[in-house]
Amino acid sequence: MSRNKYPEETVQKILDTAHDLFLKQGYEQTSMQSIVEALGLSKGAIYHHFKSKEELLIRVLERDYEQHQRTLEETLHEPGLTGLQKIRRLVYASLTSPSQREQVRIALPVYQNPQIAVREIYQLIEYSTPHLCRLIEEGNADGSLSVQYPYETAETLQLLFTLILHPQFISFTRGEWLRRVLFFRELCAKLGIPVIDDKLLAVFEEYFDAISCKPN
Amino acid sequence: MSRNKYPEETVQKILDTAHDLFLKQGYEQTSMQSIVEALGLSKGAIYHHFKSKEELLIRVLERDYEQHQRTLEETLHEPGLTGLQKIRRLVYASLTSPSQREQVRIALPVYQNPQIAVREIYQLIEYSTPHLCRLIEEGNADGSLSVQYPYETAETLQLLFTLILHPQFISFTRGEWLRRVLFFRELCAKLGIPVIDDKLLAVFEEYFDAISCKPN
DNA sequence: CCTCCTTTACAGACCGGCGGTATGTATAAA
DNA sequence: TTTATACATACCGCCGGTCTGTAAAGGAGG
Repeated sequence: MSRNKYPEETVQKILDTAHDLFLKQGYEQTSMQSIVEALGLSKGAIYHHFKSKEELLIRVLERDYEQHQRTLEETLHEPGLTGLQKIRRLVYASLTSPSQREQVRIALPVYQNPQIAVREIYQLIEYSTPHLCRLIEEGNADGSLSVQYPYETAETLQLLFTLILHPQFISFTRGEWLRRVLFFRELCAKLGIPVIDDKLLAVFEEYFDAISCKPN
Repeated sequence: MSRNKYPEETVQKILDTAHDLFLKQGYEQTSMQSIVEALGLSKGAIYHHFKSKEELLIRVLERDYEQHQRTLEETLHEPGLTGLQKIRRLVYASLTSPSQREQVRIALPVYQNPQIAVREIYQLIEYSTPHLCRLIEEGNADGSLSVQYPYETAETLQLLFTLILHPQFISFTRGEWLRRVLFFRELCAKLGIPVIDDKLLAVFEEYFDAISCKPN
């Protein structure tokens, strides 16, 4: 078979398959050959659309990120919210997003897939942190917040939040995780951003159970 | 040549060479063959002492860590210090250790060497955090500190401190870095551990200049 | 509508280099 | 003299990536 009329579908199929295998087996442990076989296509097909394995990884993560970003921005397009309220919505959306949950569930522990973990953290710092920073500044402007170092605060919270969001990174038991969430709540409050109210706290609990019910 | 009388020296030479190349070129980008050539020995020599490339990496990092740990513990074996004073000494020792500085200077940016970065973070959490946690509890006991979540606080500070210590990770300019240090100081204070006094702040500044004077 | 030609979307053989192994050998120790 | 150790070296399968081949899609001209 040759000369598909809709090559974009092929590209998406390649991205789907690669995404799946990268998260399940790890980036390094997934050979291009194995992607080809799971895909039912040939090596030439992939290398026609992607110039290297690394570009394939980057595109996979980019697509993920864009999707995630889109859902987050949707939750903010409601006028009349204060900066703090918007940040709360952001956290809530991150915790309840099904695709986010799915991804955390199937992803390998970080130390088994360092390439992907590090790239995700960089994407976080590069794209999400400025976004959160802007919300903090909004909050400072509308009076709902009073934060002295908006950017640095945003960066720190993003980082810690990401680590907490992924129980496979540092801790495993429910108790340890809850302690971390409580600590994180206090930390946020001390930094002048009391994001985690009681309602969000309940969502955190529910999140952990949803994530860890089907360990792989 | 065969049957060296002092094989331990060979092991150390292998570790030295691997350490050097891993940091300079990255783990993945360093082939066993290139280590062999830089070493002046043969592939058989390495695989006689190390069962895989990954074990070689682990041993390299372990040796680093043990050395680092030894120098840190030396600085604490002076009786009559409060918990807070011990923590200050720890930070000071980390900042002024020549081997630490050397390592940060020659190391590749994290995103170019994710395997090593992730393993270092894990070692941090596994070994250093409990250590710092104990010091915080000491401080709680002797009255120099009052921290509600000692372990989680230790973990957070370790993580942020490590990121700040490595300017190649997130920021580059001196100004950005100093802002982060100031923010970190406030964060520590708000968490109940005012580690960074004016003297330490000066050491931080000096550290940055020492690190970035010879970029590679 | 048919033909011709270019371009695109793959297929599949092939390549150098990688991590790792198997086997050989010289020497120190017993 | 024997055995165990500390290497050297030839070799292997697989990996990421390239090259070349090929068949179909799409446009241009009649």
